[in-house]
Order: sequence, then C-alpha cells, then structure tokens
Amino acid sequence: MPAPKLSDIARRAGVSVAAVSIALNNKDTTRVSPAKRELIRQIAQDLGYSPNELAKALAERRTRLLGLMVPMKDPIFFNQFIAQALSGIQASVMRRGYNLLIYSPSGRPGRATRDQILESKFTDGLIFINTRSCTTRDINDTVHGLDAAGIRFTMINSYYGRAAINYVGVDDAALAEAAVRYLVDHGHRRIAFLSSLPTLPTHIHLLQGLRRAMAEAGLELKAEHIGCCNYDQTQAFTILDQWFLRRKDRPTAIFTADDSLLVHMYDYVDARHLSIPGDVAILARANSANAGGLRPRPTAFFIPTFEMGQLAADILIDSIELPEQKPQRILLPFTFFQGTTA
Amino acid sequence: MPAPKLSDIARRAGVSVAAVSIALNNKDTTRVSPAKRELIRQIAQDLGYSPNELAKALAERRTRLLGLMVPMKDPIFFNQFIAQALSGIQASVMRRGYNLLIYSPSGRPGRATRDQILESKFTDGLIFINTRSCTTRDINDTVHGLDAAGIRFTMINSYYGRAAINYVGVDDAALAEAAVRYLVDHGHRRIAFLSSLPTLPTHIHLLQGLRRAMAEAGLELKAEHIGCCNYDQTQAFTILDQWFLRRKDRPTAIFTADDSLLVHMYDYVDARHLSIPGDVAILARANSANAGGLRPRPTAFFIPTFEMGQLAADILIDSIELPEQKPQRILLPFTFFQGTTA
DNA sequence: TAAGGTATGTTAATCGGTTAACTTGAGTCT
DNA sequence: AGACTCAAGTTAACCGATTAACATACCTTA
Repeated sequence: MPAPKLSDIARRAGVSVAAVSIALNNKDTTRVSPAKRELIRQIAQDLGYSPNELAKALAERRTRLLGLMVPMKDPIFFNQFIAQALSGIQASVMRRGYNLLIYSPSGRPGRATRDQILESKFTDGLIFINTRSCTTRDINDTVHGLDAAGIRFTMINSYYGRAAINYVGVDDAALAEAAVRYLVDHGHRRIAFLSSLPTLPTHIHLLQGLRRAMAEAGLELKAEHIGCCNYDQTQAFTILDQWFLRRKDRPTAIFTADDSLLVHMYDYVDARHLSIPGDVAILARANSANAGGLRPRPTAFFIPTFEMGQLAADILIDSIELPEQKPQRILLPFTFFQGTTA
Repeated sequence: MPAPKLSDIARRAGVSVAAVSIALNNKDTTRVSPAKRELIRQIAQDLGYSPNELAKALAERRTRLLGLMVPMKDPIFFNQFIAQALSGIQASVMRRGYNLLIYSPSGRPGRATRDQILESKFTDGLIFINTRSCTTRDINDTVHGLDAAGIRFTMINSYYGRAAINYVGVDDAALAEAAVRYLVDHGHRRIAFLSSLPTLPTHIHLLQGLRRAMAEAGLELKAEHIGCCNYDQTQAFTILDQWFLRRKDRPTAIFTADDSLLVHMYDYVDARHLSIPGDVAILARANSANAGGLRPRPTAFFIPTFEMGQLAADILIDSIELPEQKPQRILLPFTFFQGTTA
C-alpha cells in the first residue's frame, strides 16, 4: 500500500487535514484539544506516518538542505582538503538539522552553474569550495549574481574580491610570512615556492606573504624560484629539475603550497636520491590528516580544514535563519608542526 | 522580484500553464505548434525562467536524488575508503543526471534510520556504505524494511546476508587467499592478521579466505594471531607488543585489513625500531590512493574503491529507472602491487 | 442580557508544477 | 454530407503538505 498521508489520518480521526497538520507539528497549542491531539498522534503512529518532506518543503519554502558546490574532477574527494572540509560541513549541517547536497558542475562554476543552482530552489543555501579553475571574473560574477538573487552562500578559501560575503579561510599571507621567518632563522637564504595554480587565491596570498617576509629579511624571491605544476607530477619534476640540476643558485629550502605538492616533493627526492633536509629542506602548508601518514614527517603549517568546513556551514545556516545577519568574514589560525624535513 | 514561474510565462504568451509546461518539457511534440513553442521558449529565456525543482519533483514523484547513508563519526570523510567511494558515486550520479544527498544518521543505521529515510521521500534511492558498527540483525532488519517498502537501494561492501539485493563489493575471501599464497611462497609460516572490527563483513570474509588458504598450505591461523584494534592506535600497539615482545612464535608476516591498520603498523615499526621486511613483512589490503603517499611503499592488494562507488550508483539508478530490473550482485577484482614491505 | 473573549476546528487558498481527459476546428475519406 | 482523424490547446484534478481567514459554541463580564 502507498505511504499514508495527512488525509488518511484525517479520515480515520474524523477531523480535517488542517487539524492533523497542526496537531502533528505542535504549532499553536490552543488550536487542537489535547484529547484530539493525542488521538491524531496515536493514529499517525499506528499508520507509521511520516511526512512527505518534498511537499512540506514546497509549502514552507524551505528545504533544510545546503548545497556544496565543488568543481568536478572525477576523483574529487581524493583531495584531502575537500574531504576534510566536507567532514566539517557535514558535522555542522547535522547538528543544525540540515542535510547536504553535493553539486559538482562539470566545467567551471561560472555563469552556467549559477543559473543551474539559482533555478533549482532545492537548497536553502550554497557553500563554494575550491573553485580552483575559476577566473576572478567568474567568481565575481557568481558572487554578484547570488547576492542579487538573494541567495545565501559561503565561500571557503576561494575568494579574493572585496564584496561583503560569508567567507571562511586561513590567513595565508601570515602563514607564508611565518614560513619564511622559520626558514631564515634556520639559515636558509635561497627559498623556492612550489605551488599548483597561479590563479588560486591561496597562491596569491601566499605569494604576498612570501615577498613581504623575504623583503624584510633582505632577501629576494626570484621569479624562477616560483613554480606551478598544475597538479601534475611530471610538471612538478620538470620544475624541480630546473631548480636542482644546475649547480649554483640551487634553492636550499622549498615551501610547498598544498598537500599534493608535498607528495610530489617526496617522490622527487626519492627519484633523484636527495636527502632531506640535507640537500633540500621542505616546509609545507598542509592538512594535518593527510600529512599524518607521510614519512618522514613533514615540518609544516597545518590549516584547520575541518574547522573551516564547520564554520562555513554554521555561518551559512546563521544567515539563512537570521535574515538580518550581516555577512561574516572569518580567518582561522594555522598551527605549526615540527617534523624532520626543515 | 520573485523568480518567474510557469504562470508568468503563460500570461505573457497568452496561453495556458499546461501549454507552457508541455512546450518547455519537449513532451508530446504534437500538442503545441512550433510557432507557439518557440514563442514560449523565447519568453522563458527572457524572463530567466527555471523550474522550481521541488514542485516538479512533487508532481513527478521523482527527485533524481540519491541518498548516501554513511554512519557518522565526525571526521567521516577522512576515511579514504568512503572518500573514494564517494568520488565514484558522485561521478556516476552526475553522468546520469542525478544528485547526491548525504545522510549520516548519528548512531547505528538500524530501525530509526530506516524510518527516518523511508519517510522523507526526498531521495529516489539509497546507497549504504561502511555500516561498520551495525549488527547483522540491524542490517537484515534494514534490508527487509526497505524491500518491503519498495525502496531502491544498494549496499557497498557491507552485507553478508543472503537476500537478493543490489550489492557491490570485493572478493575479500579470494584476496585473503592470494595474500596467504604470496606470503607462503616467500617463506613465511607464521602469519598474523591485524583487523579493525570483528563484526565487519570484510573481516569475516578475509578470515574465511585466510583459514582456507593456510589450511591448504598445511598451516594454522592461531587465535592469538588475530587482532582487532577498533581503529585505535593504542590498542593496535598493545596487540603488536603481544605478538613481538615474546621471543618464540613471533609472526614473521602481518596481513592488514584496511588502510588505518597499515599506518598503525608503520608507526609501530618506527616506535619499536623494527625493520621491514627484515623483522616483519607487511602485506596490506588497501586503497591505492591512500597508500600512494606512504613510504616505504607497501606491498598490497588494492581494492577498486572508486569503481565500487561508480557501480553502486549505476546499478541503483538502473533499478530506479528500469522497474523490472533484478537486483545485481557484483564482486570486483582486486589488484596486486609489489612494494618493498613483503 | 448583550458584548466580548476563548477554545476548537474547518474552509479554502497556496506552494509551482504535471498530466489525463476534454474541446474545438480544420482537413480527409467515402 | 456525414463520419472520422488529427493538430492544437484548455480544463481541471492532482502531488501532499501549510496557513490565513473564517466559523461556532461556550464562558465571562459588565
């Protein structure tokens, strides 16, 4: 038999559908007598009734669903940054009585995506993460489009515009400064920066910090000591060979911008039979859970990815439930771990 | 202004709402003249119309949403098995025009969960993964409840009952047999088995295979050489100390059941200054993506987690879209990787 | 005793779509 | 000319809830 609905209960109880709805939802306690309320409850229970959330959402104009926009490369959740943020998001979402819907538009989440999502009305709000291959322009367009449409959203570590939006990130510039200071304190003068994509907000912020701190130390970050490998091991090796196969000017320390680069560094060091930190010191910006299994243990600045996810969901839900809430911009602190690589 | 709806288009075009619905959905090409169809399209475009998917789903009794049931421990997606399966699921789901909803009931996905989900009607089908802390009874109850309610679902590597259900897994018994043969071929006679939870289907299947293959080789798997550490490093160390701190009967090889155990082994070997494979050989059942970063590279049987996710979603969608589809039971092959640990 | 308040419901509109069944007029066939 | 077919829409029921507005009886209170 089909699932019972409000009208089934109403018929059995000899009351109107409205009465059943009111009774079961605990609204307006004065509208249904305690006796009838109890009767209705009992019948609902006997029938194993549970509401059709779809109909409910349509009537209430609210789904209690959050959408996570993550640009699709097939094995997307292999990315520890995303996996951990997702865990944090899911934790908050559960705690606040919401659920999470995964949207992964193929291609860039620019105009098409915005439209696709604006349209659906399936989610009460959106979280953007790792909009890695988006141009600044795409992101700005998206931000403005969503704002104009009154859609609530939060960006995680992926926006460098100036609009007042919900934002959760880590202070990458400060992190890079701390990294340089650490390396300089340990005697390094030739420092290279290995990154994934030059368009990433993280890349840009790190670079700002690096330049500032190196200038302070009277050093210079040479253009040829900045490498981007586009998440590709082969490209990483090419860059590293350029740095290490010539005798002079060889960097003594490398600062890596994300987890995948750290792994590439380890692979490279293996392949070329270099020693860490003898031949090259490695200082990483990394996710703790991911770096935990690596040997040797990397010296690293860990970013609180899980917490970023949690906060992102929390401030998004705040802004959904409290209409007058101002957008929040949150930068989380990073932590230092002393490994054996620098 | 509020989002445009069908009725707005209908008014502007001077036709009925039904006509607009038909025209925009390309149904029944003979019902609306090409001219009117074009007019309606144009107006929809001008207004930036996009359908309210909620209303659509309610009317069509279909959401094109799949639910993923994953038991919630807070940092759930740190688990590479889940993260990879999720990636596979998401890939298939996208390809087939669906979206994914994450359900993570706190507590065991037994009766309460089943009810919670049956009720919602938000998803067209469910995927169960890693129902690690469920009793056999809970799982059987769930399976029967879902079947009775006509809910479509697939289980990934987490069912040992005999009901005909959609199931995707790996042939763990065969994997364990292959592991034993490899170790025996390399001269090992005292083999220990390190696992996480004795109630896991994987644990049970591996154990079957181990016993069978060792019997074939004229060996015995001693009860004290089977250890379960409940995902806890301290417990793992306790077990390993029992195995290694006494002189005789010390195992020469350890077969590990999942990724976390492999990491614990590495940590242990570090802590006790043992050498691999000199003091102890390690042969792992692992997820390739996760084990990829480990040094030394583990000798391992890799399970195709991503593909399992893909297939799970595919057969689920098949069974949703083809009502007469029989449940499919799929066991995927594993692959061997020759590392340096065994 | 008339007015007003309170408890307990019901009616009907609404959310934004889909779709079976009906209508109407024009063309076709015999 | 009458019966039949087909194109092109329209009407209205329906999906399964929520909720504002209205109705009724009973109880106070001045």
